[in-house]
Amino acid sequence: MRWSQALIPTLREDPKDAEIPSHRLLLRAGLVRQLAGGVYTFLPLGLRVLRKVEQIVREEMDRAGALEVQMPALHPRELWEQTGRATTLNDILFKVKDRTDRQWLLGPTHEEIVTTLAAAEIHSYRQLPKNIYQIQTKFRDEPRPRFGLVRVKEFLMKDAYSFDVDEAGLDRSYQTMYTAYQHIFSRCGVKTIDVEAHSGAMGGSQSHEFMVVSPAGEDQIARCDKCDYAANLEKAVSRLACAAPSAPSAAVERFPTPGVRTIEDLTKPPYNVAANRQIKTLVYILDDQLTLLLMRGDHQLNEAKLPASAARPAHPDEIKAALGALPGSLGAVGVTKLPVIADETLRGATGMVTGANQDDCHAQNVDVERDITVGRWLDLRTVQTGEGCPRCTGVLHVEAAIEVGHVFKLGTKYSAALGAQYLDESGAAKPMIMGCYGIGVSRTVAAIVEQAHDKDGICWPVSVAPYQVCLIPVIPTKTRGGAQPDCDFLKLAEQLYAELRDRKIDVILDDRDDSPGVKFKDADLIGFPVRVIVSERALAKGGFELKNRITGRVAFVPPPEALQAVLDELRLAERQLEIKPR
RNA sequence: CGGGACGUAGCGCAGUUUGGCUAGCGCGCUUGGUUCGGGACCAAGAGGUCGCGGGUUCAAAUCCCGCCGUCCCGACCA
Repeated sequence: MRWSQALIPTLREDPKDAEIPSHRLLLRAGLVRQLAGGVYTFLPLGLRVLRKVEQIVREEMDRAGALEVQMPALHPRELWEQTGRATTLNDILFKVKDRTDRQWLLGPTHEEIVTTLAAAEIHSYRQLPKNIYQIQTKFRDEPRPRFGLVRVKEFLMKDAYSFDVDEAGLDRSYQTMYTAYQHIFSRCGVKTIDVEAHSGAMGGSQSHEFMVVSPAGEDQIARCDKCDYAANLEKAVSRLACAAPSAPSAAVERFPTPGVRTIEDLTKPPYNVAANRQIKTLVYILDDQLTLLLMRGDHQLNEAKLPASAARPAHPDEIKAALGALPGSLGAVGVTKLPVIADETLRGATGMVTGANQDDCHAQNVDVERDITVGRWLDLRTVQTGEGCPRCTGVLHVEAAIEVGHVFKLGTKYSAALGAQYLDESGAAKPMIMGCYGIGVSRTVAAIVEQAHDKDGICWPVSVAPYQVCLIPVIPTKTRGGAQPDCDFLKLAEQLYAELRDRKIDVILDDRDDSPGVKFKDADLIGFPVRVIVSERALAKGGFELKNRITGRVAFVPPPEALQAVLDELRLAERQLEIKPR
């Protein structure tokens, strides 16, 4: 490509509305433009990156034996009613009507469609297993699109669905996808962490997410600094010592605490009760049942761990009616009519302080097992940085991350609802066992930039760079203004350009009539992995100037060796970013 | 959906508090000339329903009311 013929609208200044690096740089480097909140155009450069990621995904899916199809983006609403998701996903569904007022949806995901396909086309165990995938635009009416390409209303996604005869088959399909995902992200030059993920309200059996650590992430993950334990914070558990056994306290005793409403208040004089000596009493409605939840004062509840399909905090009036006090003075001592669930770390705790169910009053000398009727002991905590790894002696760290991939064991939820059955060897009809596997292709592009940039711009991995090589001739005065470039080194630049193209290297020749500074800045901003400067000055120093965008390494090579040197540099750049799958 | 900020030329901004504007500045763009290794310089020029609608006023970018859009925090996130 000749730059003068391209459409690469780089911006000199940071766009006002872009805060995170990927958003800012994708706009500035001229890869994308925003049309509306959460809706973007991919310009030629951005589309090249998107297509490269897409192609890597396609190759690895094909290699894993998955079969590519293209399903419609327009879905009949009735299909979604059959699985109940027209209601449960109502808020994110884009609804459209045709001329006869028939209702359609723009697909946010394709379980309903692919299962309908399987139900119609797969009838025998002999046809299984099958894995069907597509790379397609998804539509979700996100309540709050944000962070550039990270959370949008319309995005490119690879979604695959496996169909197996039994759980063992599902395990194999799941593992195959897991491995394929590691290859995909490795080839994209992006470092991902695979974490255990929350299975969700539908109770799927197993789920992993592929995460890119980034401050711009919307998820939080906990990671061990010693072993490979890593989990989404929704799912993460930690090893925390329970209270050391100690002698029983004296009898429970009330004491006045006027104005005290928080754990923090009680830690201050005159009370001086450390947060980990306090019991935090939360009141939740779990599946319509008012329930007390007990946590240590220095711990946070993780709602995803609650043993209920529907959970919400109780309203103050509900609490007052049940316990006779308002939040700030609640406790479970003597409560027997309501279910009490306590976090594991409270087991055996003695000499604790908690609310007395009387405003402005607390109770001390509370021995949890002696004084509180605990119905269930569960892990309810949100893991915090510094807590122990559940698997080894390491320490957990909590970090923000972007979810770029998700593998999920579905089971028979959709196959049962939509009649996707097969006949087994004995002629019995059974629902197919399904798994689903998603990769946010456009989100991956953003995640790569989040991970690969510096103060000057993007540092694309070779495998997904819009162009791998940027060739910059520094044009001497006498040839500017339309005159034919006829000096020797410009012919050499043209020759290298042709040779690289012959080798199928993606190369862009910056033939713009601009000053060198402009070209250098743009090349750094866009982040081509290898830059080659052809100029009189470089030739005087020994040849063409090769510069590696990531390492900054510069070399001067004689023109006859330039082609090989560029190829070597690319290979080197590729190896630097290579991430070996575990 | 709650809270906050913003909306003025293609981009980034000033002007709004205290109404007087025939709306400025930088970058970019056009033309001519000079320049050429890290976003050059000089000169001339084009480009704006001041987000939209209504109101107050002799007079509104500026004050008032309503709406829309965008971003940030939160809620939400198969």
